[in-house]
Amino acid sequence: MTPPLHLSLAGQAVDVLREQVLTGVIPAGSRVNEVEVAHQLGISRGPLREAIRHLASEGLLTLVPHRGAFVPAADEDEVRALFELRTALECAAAELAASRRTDVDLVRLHEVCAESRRDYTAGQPFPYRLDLAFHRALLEAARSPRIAEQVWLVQQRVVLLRSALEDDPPHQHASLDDHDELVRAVEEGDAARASGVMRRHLSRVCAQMLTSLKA
Amino acid sequence: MTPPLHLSLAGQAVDVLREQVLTGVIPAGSRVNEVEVAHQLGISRGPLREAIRHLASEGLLTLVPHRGAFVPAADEDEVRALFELRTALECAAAELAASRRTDVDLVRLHEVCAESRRDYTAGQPFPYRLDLAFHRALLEAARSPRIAEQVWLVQQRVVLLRSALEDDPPHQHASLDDHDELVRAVEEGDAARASGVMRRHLSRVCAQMLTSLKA
DNA sequence: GAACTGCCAACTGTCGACAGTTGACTACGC
DNA sequence: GCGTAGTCAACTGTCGACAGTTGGCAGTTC
Repeated sequence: MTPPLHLSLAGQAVDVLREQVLTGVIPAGSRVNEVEVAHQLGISRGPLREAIRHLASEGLLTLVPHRGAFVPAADEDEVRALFELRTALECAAAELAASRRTDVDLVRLHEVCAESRRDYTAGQPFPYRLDLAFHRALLEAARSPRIAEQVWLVQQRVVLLRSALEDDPPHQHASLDDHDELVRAVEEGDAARASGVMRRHLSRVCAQMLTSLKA
Repeated sequence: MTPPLHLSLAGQAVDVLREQVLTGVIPAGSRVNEVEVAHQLGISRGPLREAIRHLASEGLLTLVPHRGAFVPAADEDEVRALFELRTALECAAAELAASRRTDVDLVRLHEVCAESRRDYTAGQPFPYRLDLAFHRALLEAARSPRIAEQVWLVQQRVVLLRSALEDDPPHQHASLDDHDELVRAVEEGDAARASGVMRRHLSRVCAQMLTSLKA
């Protein structure tokens, strides 16, 4: 659609900054100095400002007038509010997926589940990458571009919050089971059950993040 | 919270441009010329560009590299996708409102419903303003800031699409009934019914917009 | 007459510099 | 010693100008 969006300096700056924010290179709570970062990226303040505003609109930065852009710190209420939004979106996506999924979608979903379980039984730590891939595959099956867009933004914010946490993976087994059950519900076209499982799944993940947050 | 956000030229430009886009002063499909509009607002291109990018992030403008910003035209698929998102968000809000509403919220909801019905029975055309006020009051009762944020953005986009349509108000009676029933469900704390009524309500509004679109 | 090529004007993308504001540091008064 | 007013450096907000790209127009060729 818009293939060469990365040609503009602002677009490149968005990518670099997003990566730095999400991976914690720019730690939570710290400020983004325009002149410093601009010089560091070898660009002017103009494109950098655009990039900063763009990331702010995605919720990855918070703007304070005359003070600059900050990486939002993880906050208990924020986690709860964010997961309420995520639940609303992904439950709807699960319902839609149950009624719209094609055979290709099912193959993809089974693949991701199998790969996750393979890694898990092999003792590997069920990379977060595969969890994202699963939710992405489900979104694809839902075929609702606007919902997908928003889910992607919310997931990014969750990644940001998660980056501030030391990742403890005790709930991985339960998540794998949730994913499997979700795929079954979608396969059978049971929208209500798909939504219910998703809600339970996200509720568990949210609770786990909240306990991690307190530590 | 952030009272003097209107002091920055970019912030002012956002307000003015938003108004012009939503009211159709800048018609759908037309382009926004940076130098022209900047001169027209008496500001430089810098703040105006920020304003344009901001509105684009809200979905009120679409950016095309090296071509500029355009007011998105109403499209059938877009309406459907947007209402899928809106349904997901507002059904969740209705559920939350049913379990979190306070007496003050109920008073406010009843007020808005009464005012709407008063205007309607008086032969007045049930201003869109009151419809927005109702959905806003419901959102307030839901107490989920992130969901409220997104609903507000989606409603804005709906207003934009609606501005391109000649407003035919044949579904107003049904909408009033929907609102009343929604308030009853919220009052009784019946989350499932609140969600169901909201879904039916939005489905009807969406269908009405689609038929208006074809004309 | 149609298609192709080269040129041109208009506009967006980018840059460096100036002005206004913020928060902190210092010095003074009590 | 503590609170307060004044000062200052750093940073954001804003501006005008330059460079690169796009789409259209005129001229040319077949």
